[in-house]
Amino acid sequence: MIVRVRFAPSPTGYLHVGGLRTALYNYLFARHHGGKMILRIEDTDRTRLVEGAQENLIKSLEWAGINFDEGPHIGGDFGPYIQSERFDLYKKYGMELIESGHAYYAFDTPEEIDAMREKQKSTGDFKYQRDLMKNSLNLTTEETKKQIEEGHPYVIRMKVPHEQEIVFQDIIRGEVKVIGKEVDDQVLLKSDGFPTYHLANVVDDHLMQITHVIRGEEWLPSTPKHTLLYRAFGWDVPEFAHLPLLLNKDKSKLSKRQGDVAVEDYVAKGFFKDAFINFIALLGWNPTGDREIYSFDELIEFFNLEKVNKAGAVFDLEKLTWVNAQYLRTKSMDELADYIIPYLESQNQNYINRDFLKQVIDLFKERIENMLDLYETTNYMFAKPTEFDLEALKKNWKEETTEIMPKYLEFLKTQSDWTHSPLYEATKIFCEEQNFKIKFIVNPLRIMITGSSKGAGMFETMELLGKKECIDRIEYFWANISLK
RNA sequence: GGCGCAUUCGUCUAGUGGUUAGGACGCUGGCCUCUCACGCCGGUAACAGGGAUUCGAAUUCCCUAUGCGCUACCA
Repeated sequence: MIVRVRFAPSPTGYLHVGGLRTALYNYLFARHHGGKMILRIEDTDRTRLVEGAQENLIKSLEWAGINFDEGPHIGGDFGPYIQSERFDLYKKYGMELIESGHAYYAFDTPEEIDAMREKQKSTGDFKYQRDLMKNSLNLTTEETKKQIEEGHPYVIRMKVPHEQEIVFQDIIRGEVKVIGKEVDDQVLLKSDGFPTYHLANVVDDHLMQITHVIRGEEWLPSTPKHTLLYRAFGWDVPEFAHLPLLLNKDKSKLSKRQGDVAVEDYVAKGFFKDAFINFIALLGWNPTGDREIYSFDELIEFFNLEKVNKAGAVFDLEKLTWVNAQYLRTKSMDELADYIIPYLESQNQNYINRDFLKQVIDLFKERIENMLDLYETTNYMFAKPTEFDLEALKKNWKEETTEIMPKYLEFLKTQSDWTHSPLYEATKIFCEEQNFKIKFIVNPLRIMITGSSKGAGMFETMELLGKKECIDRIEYFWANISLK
């Protein structure tokens, strides 16, 4: 049997980080087993449609490298893959359930439902009271027929067997049991003719021959309903795997209030997709516990649902940042330049030219965690510094420095080889001759040239900047900046 | 309120009856060193609580607590 899994978002906006992980686990599972990955759009709630949401979703998924074998954007043998385009199907299956006695018509108005709930409040039981309401269970066949013919709005509800214990297996959680009377008579078909999630996902998962339903933990409580539905239709029940939730710092469900939740936000923040995927994959699952960095292929190779954790995982931005830094260090200068140049251009920032930028990146890739930080920490490579860290400078300013520094400047002017290694050697010799520690030359020099007390190797920096630029900067500093 | 699921360092996790409870992020001490980083070496810190089973429980069972989820003609 070929494994077929699906990612089934509703098009209400952007791709949520939690949604990405669900899609990822589905994808890893499918690829691991050589199965198929299907995208299905669940747009049965006509009141919550957002323009462009579907395109946005697909864009984010593609960015992440999650490719589909079937879906609305590429077709397939089990389409259509958008539920609103399968409209007629659901009604047919709803009717089938009525005929087999597993569902019934209900004619209650929203007000009547509210009133019923209000009355039930004291008992703590908010479920639909099938015996007290206006539905085809209580009405005669003629009355029911009349209601429909007269055009009264109605829904189709599932008739949950109260006495039955409903048991299903979850790959991650094991056996889950619920007693029938705890399960509500869920609406299956709404009065606008659209199905609810419960009917639609069961019908579609069956028709699309989905073998494993891998979805968020929030679906665990409604899985008994789905199990019942499969049985009512006489269909095989797929395997279930309910994934733990992604959490905020305070352990509540990951939400907008406490940070970014849209995948596109993290793209905009400069996180690499491979780093992001690596990080997300390890939130709730880990093949061994002694490694943090896995390539996409390795994730596929090692993935298994049995090792997925049961408890929710806090989304830790600091660790993501660290993972990103790990990836940054392994990427080539060309990759990094390709990544950052469009950004710099969009910001109208002068990076001199690609070659120069690449050399700057080479100098700084060990010093930054996110490429978007590059320009800020290296701006003195592209323009003369305007501010100087005088506090740091004073710390390394000896009495003799005032005398030695001009000598060193003259010495530098005589240097013909401006590559870093000879420059360094020459400086060492100069310092020996002056009987002066090299750090007391290099540190002040750094601040004069870059303005900052931090940075890459001084001589590498000088080489890149060029002799004239360095001399100019030192002279400018000497002439204009007062040490007090 | 009801039902369900969960609970190992602050965080991500390894662990499936016998371990000095391991790794990683963070924090931190040191080394390296022209600064800052990187890297390397070290430190910090956890089995929610209580019973039961067992010669022996982080690992099995029960209870409690806590957290989370669901409880819509949303998904």
